[in-house]
Amino acid sequence: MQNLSQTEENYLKAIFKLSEGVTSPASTNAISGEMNTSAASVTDMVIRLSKKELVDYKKRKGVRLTNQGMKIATHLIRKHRLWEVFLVEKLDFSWDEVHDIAEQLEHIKSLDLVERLDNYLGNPQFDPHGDPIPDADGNFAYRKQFLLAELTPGEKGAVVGVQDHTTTFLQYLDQLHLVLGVQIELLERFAYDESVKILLNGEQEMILSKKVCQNLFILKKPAVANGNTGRK
Amino acid sequence: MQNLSQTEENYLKAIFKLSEGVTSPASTNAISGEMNTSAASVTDMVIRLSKKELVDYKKRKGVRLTNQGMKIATHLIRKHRLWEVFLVEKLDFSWDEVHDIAEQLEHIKSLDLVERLDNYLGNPQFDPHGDPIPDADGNFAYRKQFLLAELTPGEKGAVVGVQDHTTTFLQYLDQLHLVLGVQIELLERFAYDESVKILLNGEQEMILSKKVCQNLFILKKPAVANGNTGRK
DNA sequence: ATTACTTTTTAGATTGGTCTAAATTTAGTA
DNA sequence: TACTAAATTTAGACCAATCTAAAAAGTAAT
Repeated sequence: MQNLSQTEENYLKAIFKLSEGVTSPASTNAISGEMNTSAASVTDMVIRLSKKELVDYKKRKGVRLTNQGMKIATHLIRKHRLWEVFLVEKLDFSWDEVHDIAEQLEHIKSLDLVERLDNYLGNPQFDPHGDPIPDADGNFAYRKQFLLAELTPGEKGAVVGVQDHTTTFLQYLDQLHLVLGVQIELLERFAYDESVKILLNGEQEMILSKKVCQNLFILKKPAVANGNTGRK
Repeated sequence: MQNLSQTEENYLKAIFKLSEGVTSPASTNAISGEMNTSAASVTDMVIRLSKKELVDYKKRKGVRLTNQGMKIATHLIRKHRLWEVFLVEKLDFSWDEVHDIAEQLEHIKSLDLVERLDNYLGNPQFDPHGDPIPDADGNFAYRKQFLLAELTPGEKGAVVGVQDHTTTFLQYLDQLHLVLGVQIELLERFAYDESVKILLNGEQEMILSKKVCQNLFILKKPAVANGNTGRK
């Protein structure tokens, strides 16, 4: 791994983010949006990164991370998410406060530090927002999760993550006691505004807006057939 | 506190270090030595810092930190030493490995983080090398400590710090099992080369060179008079 | 296929942090 | 005191990262 500036690292992260799930290369404009810089600055930087063989770039054709660039971006995400776990688990920050600090901590350079931190935290697979933490080889844990908006009435599951990471959303969830791990049963969906009624932890009924449903990840609990409780 | 670059912060730290214990201002040359930069760069930077009112500077008269500059430098040292405690106590780094990582961590900007970290670590007063950690108001704990070279035969005490922070010295001390906290009694000083014979933890005799004696800090245990063990 | 709009790149400038080489000031000593 | 050596500052240049404004290329639609 080369010695990159924080700026270079941030560009790699931005390109990674823009490439997630899509097959097309990241456009100059998209990157400039992600980085809050001008398109001209992006062109400059992208040329520099391609000289270092961290991205593939052809004029006016957009950018793709090379394997090496991918590796660095993934490692940054690993560090970011591990530090977030540290901040929440050990220093009692709430999940809406940790992003900016982790954004700084992810640039600390020491492989040894990352591995020790990982170990100290018990090798967590997911961060405080439910995002997967890549392991030292860059592999992300996978689980089949659904948006609450995708569940049908009667289905149950646990809140395991959020799509929207904004402070306002996270603080709102806190107020509703919708934290990671709570059990949810979808009771009813109202056609009028696509809001839902849910049962929280088997106790409390609650109405949630369409918008909330589109930003909450649920891990489904399989429906229990003929009285089988799942115990041996 | 203004938003300073890491470089600016490092200059403030260097000036602080050069000002410790002396009343004269820090010279351009001394700073360039401390920072591994040219004297010309120092002149540049010092002018910039004085525009920000972090140092007092008059051409060719050297530099002094202002109160504000002092406050920032002290806070950096607080962060550096707290992170060192974290690395040693929580992540099991050894005392010779933590300096470079703490050098990076000290630039993380979040007052909240520092106070939470301090708390999490149990508000330590000294770092893994025995250096005092300033509190949130910038006050350093003080203790009357002596170099092993200053003790006279018969005196006892505990190893509480080092003067020399180099990796080689710290690793050498580890090999000798001379870690912080061990009890030492000075048995004899040899005039020939100013080496000494000590008793380590009341068990093991050992010869230490003059150089080691000049770099080990000891907190004296008061001589016990007429059988008083110090218990109530 | 020509026009109009959007995206991207180029050109040229700026700021922070650095350098070397030359000029200047201060300090020490014959 | 005047000369020499050391310390410091100035001048001029460079690189990384950024900007704005203008030019060029690509895309869409009539």
